Amino acid sequence: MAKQKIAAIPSIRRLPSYLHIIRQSKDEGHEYISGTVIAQELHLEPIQVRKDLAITGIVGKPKKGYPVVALMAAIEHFLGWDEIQEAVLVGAGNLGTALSGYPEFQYHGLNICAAFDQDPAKIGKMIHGVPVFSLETLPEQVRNLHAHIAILTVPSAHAQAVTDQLVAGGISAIWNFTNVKLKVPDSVIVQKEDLTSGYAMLCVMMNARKHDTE
Amino acid sequence: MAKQKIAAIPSIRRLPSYLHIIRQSKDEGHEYISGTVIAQELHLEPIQVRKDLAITGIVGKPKKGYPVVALMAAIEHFLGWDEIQEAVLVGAGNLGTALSGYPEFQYHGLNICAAFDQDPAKIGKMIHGVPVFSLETLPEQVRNLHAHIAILTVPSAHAQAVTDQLVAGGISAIWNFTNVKLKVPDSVIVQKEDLTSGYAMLCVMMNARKHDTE
DNA sequence: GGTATATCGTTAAAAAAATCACGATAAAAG
DNA sequence: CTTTTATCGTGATTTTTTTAACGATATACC
Repeated sequence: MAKQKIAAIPSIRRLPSYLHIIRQSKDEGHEYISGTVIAQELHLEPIQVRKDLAITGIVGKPKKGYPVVALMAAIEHFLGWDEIQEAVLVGAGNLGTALSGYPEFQYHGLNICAAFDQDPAKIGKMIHGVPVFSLETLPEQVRNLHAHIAILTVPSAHAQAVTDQLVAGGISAIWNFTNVKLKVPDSVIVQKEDLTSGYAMLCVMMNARKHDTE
Repeated sequence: MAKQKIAAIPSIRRLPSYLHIIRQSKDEGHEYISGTVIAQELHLEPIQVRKDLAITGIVGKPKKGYPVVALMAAIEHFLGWDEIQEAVLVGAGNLGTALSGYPEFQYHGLNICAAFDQDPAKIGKMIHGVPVFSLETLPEQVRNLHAHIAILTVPSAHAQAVTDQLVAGGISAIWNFTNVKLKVPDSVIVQKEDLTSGYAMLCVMMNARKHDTE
């Protein structure tokens, strides 16, 4: 592999969208894909795509582009998506159910092996093939299942309490879909997903457009 | 209002999280909140918070901070969240249902006035108080309801077809939760929400941590 | 009333990210 | 075989974003 560059955060965030395009290209039978084509597809600059892909260590060929199979492997390896990660879903509401059934996760090495909920009506059932357990068993199950990732989709009011249980169970990382800033030890990684920030962008763009045309 | 600065994209994306903290502070009975306090709460730098808030035109007081009521109003006005926006939800699956029941949207001026789905079992029912209609009526209903925003949560395979219907109905903006890059006229704004990019960040952070401790 | 202090807000500097310029190169075309 | 061409990849440049430095000021305390 070529030398590993230090990775810029915005670059990392773009890699999954590249991967998606590249997979499509492969499925269409292409053997190579150029940065130019990826850029056109996503309305980005070719140079940005090339720079971003460089962090994975991939090397392209002049005039042809990148070999799709190797490129996919390079991105997946860089992201750690070439190894299975066991995850638990905490909160089997609508959002949790949606995530558990999200088909693309299988390409990302994410295996949701158990779900947890407060609702007795859900406990013992399956959602998208994932068994739902009582929240009371959370810490011991996290330990037994060797789950390193927790996907947190409980109501905000319970977020911190559930987090404490996850930490007690030895979780490594929490993908946080609540709007609560979780308090965790330094050893635990938290990635907060904030849908309202995207909505804010949408609103500002709409306002800008409105003022332009006025 | 003080002079409006040009807004940096990352700043806009942080505003909703500030708003959340500020609302909490108000509910606790505080009259003022300082940039320092907001920064501590979110693990940011105070100077960054002050710079971000400046784009809304708010002016703070030395030693006290910003008046919470005025600050909330300034952020909400900057984002256009002080006016009701009618929106339609297209795709009443688990994700769509989760979004339609998201309580925070009411603070953001977002009113989901109708949902659309293919499934005859859902049509005619209500989800979180929102009536579900057949997709066939989409363009005319968008027009009749004066909905400017569409929240797109259909399966990827149908995303472009549905988008064409929305455009035919005269939609202004699409909040796109599918992983499809939509083709729309220049006049239509698209905000793409990509959950996998946050997951990519989580994975890279986990890998970095692993290599550090090895 | 005078002094100490926390915070703001501006201007400047630094860091990060995006973009440009361009030489190198392998494939395709003539 | 030679020329043309599309693309890569590096180093330089520009733009954007973050952070620092610091004077100004209203409040709180003595």
